[in-house]
Amino acid sequence: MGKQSTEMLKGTLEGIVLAILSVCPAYGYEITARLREQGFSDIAEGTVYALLVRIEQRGLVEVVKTPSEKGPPRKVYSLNAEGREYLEEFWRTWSFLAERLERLREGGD
Amino acid sequence: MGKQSTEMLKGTLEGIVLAILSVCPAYGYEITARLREQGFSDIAEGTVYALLVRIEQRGLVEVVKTPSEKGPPRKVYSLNAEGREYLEEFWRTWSFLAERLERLREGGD
DNA sequence: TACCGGTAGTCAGTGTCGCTAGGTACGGCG
DNA sequence: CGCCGTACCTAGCGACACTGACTACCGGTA
Repeated sequence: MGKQSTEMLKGTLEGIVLAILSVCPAYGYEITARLREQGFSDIAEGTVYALLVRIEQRGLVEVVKTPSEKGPPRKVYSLNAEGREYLEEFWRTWSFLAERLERLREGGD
Repeated sequence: MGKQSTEMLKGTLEGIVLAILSVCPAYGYEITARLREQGFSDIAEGTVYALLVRIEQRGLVEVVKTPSEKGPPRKVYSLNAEGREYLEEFWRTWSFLAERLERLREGGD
């Protein structure tokens, strides 16, 4: 995708990652891989790690360091109560936006 | 809405304005008003004007200055061919994103 | 006349976000 | 030893929406 998607991801990627974490805890490398599987093929690794740092500092996730057999220790992130609440708020905001846009698309044909 | 929407609007607001212009030409003040009508109540005026400057510089719109009975002259924007193409690309990108997110939401319950 | 509110556009500065392009560190395999 | 895969981190960049101003024009009212 072009640079339109880059801008569109702003604010959305955060919700996407939180949604992934709401299913089950995961670590950065894993999340990146999962994003690629789900079609977000061109999301940079650095972007994900920076995002994880952010949501950790905001207190939306808990972090547990666990050793890995291959490579350095993993930082496993899991949603806490605040994170879950934030995720719900995200879905509300997303729904609002998606609804308006759907209406606009219908009207604009 | 909170600041989640601020970030989510990045890249999206541009498409929204282009979609509005695809229906019929309009000027900045009018576009702002129409946005408010459609539920985007807290979009700053300055934001819209800055956006219009941007899409004009990218050659997505034509501009005609027309006098107004009340107040300074209006700058009326209308989509050109490039703008229409860009708008279609926007809808494609949006569809992609919306689809992935819908899938995520279903899976995350 | 003087002032205010609505119309219409502009601008500098700010913060956030995703991307680029590197780097560090650990293990196993040829 | 060198290389690849795993796993994480960082500084600097560009784009974008927001804030908080400001200019300018007109009509109505005190």
